[in-house]
Amino acid sequence: MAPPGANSAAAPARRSKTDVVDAALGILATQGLPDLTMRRIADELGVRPSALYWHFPNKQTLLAAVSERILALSGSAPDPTPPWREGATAIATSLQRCLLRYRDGAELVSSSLAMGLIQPPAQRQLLELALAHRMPPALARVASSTLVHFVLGHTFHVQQRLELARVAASAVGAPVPAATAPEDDFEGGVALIVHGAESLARADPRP
Amino acid sequence: MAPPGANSAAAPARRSKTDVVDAALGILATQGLPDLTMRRIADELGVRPSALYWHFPNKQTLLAAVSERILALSGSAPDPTPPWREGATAIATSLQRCLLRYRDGAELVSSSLAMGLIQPPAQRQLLELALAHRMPPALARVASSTLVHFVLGHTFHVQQRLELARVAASAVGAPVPAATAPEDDFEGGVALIVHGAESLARADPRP
DNA sequence: ACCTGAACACCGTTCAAGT
DNA sequence: ACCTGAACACCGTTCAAGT
Repeated sequence: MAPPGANSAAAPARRSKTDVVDAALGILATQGLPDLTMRRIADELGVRPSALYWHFPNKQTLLAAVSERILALSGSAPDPTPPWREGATAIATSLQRCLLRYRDGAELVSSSLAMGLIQPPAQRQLLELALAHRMPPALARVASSTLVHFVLGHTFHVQQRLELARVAASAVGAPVPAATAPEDDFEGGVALIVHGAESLARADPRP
Repeated sequence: MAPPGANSAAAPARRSKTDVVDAALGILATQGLPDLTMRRIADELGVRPSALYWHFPNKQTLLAAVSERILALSGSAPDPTPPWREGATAIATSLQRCLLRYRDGAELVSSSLAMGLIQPPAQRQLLELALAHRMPPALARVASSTLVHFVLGHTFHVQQRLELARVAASAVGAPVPAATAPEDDFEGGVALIVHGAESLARADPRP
């Protein structure tokens, strides 16, 4: 009766990798990274923890899949090629927005990246942009990776303060600060790195 | 008979906070951060895990004490005030050397820092150096924190690759790569940030 | 193909009680 | 002041077995 892919009432529901990642993202958004355990993901899916190991070999690769979904909306460089300064800033900002969309997003992505389970986000776009502006390749590489690490590190820091504020607020019974204030030195740090690369490139132009 | 502070043969040995941190550093150096558990530290000291909670309220503060010891040798700015470029580079390099002295040093320090349990290392020295060179305060702040985060992030990355190489090597039975190669873009990244700050300061000099 | 059931080998932490 | 003993409430992971 039921067409393939639809669940009849009799057959038990079956989960796909996508469903598992969805459940994990839901827990991440509402509970945060410390509560993102295999057992809670299983609960959310109405399944036993061991079932998850049919979909993923271990927790690390599951979290890497979650990281990739968080980064999926990271904007690519627009066409036609924008100026270095504007383009690099836009890429950095877009990356930060992705990370801020989920609680502890930067920490999660950083650790997946550190374990070599995902590619450095936005780095390819930055590299291409830099090379399009005839930046020396070695400098382009350094500038891209420095910028990406700055965004990750800074956003991690911002989100960690947000978590601390959260526990402090909940201890007093106060409402949690919902939105992330633009805060502070994000723009300054990005500008520093972008400008530094530009200036060094001028001092040592490509033949 | 025994003078105060010495252990007679009859009285059981007693541990100080310092002893606990020493034991933790030993485990960190030989086993790495994932094996730095309360139970293993207790074993190392010949004590039950619960005993550690007399010295420290929880694991996080114990690890923060370990972080502070790792950073204790971080060099301060020499006298007389060196040029910005050389001074900032020296501070960054000295910080990196401290972090590299213990396995997973950068990760440990980063997480203590993220939880707000230690002060950002080397930041005060960098700030003072920048201000001594009449850099605008806002720029000096951004430059200092960007540089510190770069060193932490980069060293974290280097050490993580070292750990991955370690497991790969031990899986094959090969000897582990003992020393850390200077590797790669550390100098480049530091130069980029230091130069960027210098260049921006020239463009917007302090009155 | 997808999941259960049951177990294994761990964690951090608390707390009354000992000396 | 410093530590033991025993417990509590968790973890990630494995693996035979079910459907």
